[in-house]
Amino acid sequence: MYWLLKSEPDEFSIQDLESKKQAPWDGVRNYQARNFIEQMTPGDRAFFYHSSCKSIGIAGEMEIVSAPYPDPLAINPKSAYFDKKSLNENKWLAIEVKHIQTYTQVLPLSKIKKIAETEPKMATFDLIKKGSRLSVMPVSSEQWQILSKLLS
DNA sequence: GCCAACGTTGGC
DNA sequence: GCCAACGTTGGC
Repeated sequence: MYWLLKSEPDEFSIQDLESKKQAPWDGVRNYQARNFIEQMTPGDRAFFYHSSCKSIGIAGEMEIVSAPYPDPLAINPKSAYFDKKSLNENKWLAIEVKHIQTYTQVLPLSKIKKIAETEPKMATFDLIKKGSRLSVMPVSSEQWQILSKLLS
């Protein structure tokens, strides 16, 4: 399957992932996003999306390299992502991701929205739906292909 | 920094 | 179970 994962580059960027090669994708604290993580399997591909920054858009590509596992940050009192309600039963999930590619240029959100105006297969993309704040979302294979073509 | 849209919480 | 209040996300 294909996915899109959002991160604020100030916190964690595609460049950070590139230098680390591999890293956990953790700290997701939204049920809908969690439920998507639950469906991930090793070998899945994902776009790395930069949000809340100067250059908003798809910045690179990565691969899911682990099965979902309980997010250790949720039960770590020192973590900013600590959730004391998870101490009894950790309900949050993380996965391990591997860097595949950093695009030479970020594919801007504005361009993705433009494409959606003429490409009906893009209309269902959660990313461009008004008010969508989902940080983990599926990408259909058609959508993946359309977007990949615009990247290098 | 603003604010619209959404999710969560908690009183009733 | 409703819904107001609050907190958060994220584009602009």
